[in-house]
Amino acid sequence: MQYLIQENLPAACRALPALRTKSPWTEEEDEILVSYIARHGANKWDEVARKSGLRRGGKSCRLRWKNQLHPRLKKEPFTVEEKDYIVQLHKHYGSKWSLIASHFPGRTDNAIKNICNSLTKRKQRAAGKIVHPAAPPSPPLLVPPAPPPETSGAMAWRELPSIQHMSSKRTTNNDTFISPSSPLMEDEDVEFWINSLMQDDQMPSMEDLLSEALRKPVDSTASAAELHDVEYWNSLIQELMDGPEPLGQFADSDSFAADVHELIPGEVVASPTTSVLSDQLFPYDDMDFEVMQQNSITNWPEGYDFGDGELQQNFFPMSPSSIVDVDHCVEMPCDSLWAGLDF
DNA sequence: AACATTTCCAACCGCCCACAC
DNA sequence: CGTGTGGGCGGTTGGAAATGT
Repeated sequence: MQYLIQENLPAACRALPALRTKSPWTEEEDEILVSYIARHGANKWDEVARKSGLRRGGKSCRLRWKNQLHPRLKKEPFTVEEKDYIVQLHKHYGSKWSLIASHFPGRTDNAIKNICNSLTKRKQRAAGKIVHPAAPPSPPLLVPPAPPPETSGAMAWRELPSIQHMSSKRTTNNDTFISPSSPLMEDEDVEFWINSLMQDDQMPSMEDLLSEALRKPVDSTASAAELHDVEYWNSLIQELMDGPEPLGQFADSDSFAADVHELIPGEVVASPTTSVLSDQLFPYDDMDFEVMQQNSITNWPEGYDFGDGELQQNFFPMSPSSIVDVDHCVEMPCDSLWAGLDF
């Protein structure tokens, strides 16, 4: 067999466009590679390339094994649930393909990237090729988006380190955190941000979910002000927690239930709206708290505690009156925290 | 049926980092 | 500390397959 092997060509030849042809792997090459790895293991890829007799570079061998030949690879087409979860994770992590792929055992970063790119392009075409200008990145999430039901990634994502910093939106001039209700964020940004969080799903309202869970209408006498009051929702959630039936039974949103189970001990379910709230309520992660601790900031926002060397998040009460600029170690008032949230 | 265009994804590139020496 | 090597990562590309005309 004769192949045009880029890796074996002099750099000057590789630079010639006419010679830069890709050569697909043949079955025979695959057999040689699999056989070699079975005998010698999958490491030292340059050695694999040299000693196996393959006229391929080490990198090429590694990629072929990792992306196509590894026995643990899932070859089935991506399910709708997987695709949805990929989109969620991409919104959360950005182009961290290997990180996203780690949520999908048996899937490769390359496959995830291809799927995501094609979904993105399809979405752009469907939207008439209109791309959101300067779309705000995801806010700092307390937890990654919950995996879809029946997805093996359900176990994987909990083991990942927190990288909320990567998605935290900070201004370029003063490095403060921006909440969606912050005056530093434009109204349309707030709307887009909330819509992004809500995604494209027909999510039931918190009111509906709670009502269903309680098997009774949410207090019809509640005023509009009360319906926007954290204490009101706290009392309802507390009622759920104290109720006669485990709330998980009522979940019609498994993914969100998983989110909430991370936040609240016990069998609790709430609506996606609470997810928006929780992002507002817990705009910090462990690393932020490390910085705050190192700088001797002890006046934690209400609802937070730092005990036993770990960030403790108290879900009740959940009404911080301030946010902290961890970069400058100053506490900032946050009167408008709830403004702009339409729930 | 034939050709053109679009979509998809395997394969590759170039950069980067960790580590050994 | 500088250098070389191995390997991982995200971005890009080539070409086969699918779809449209």
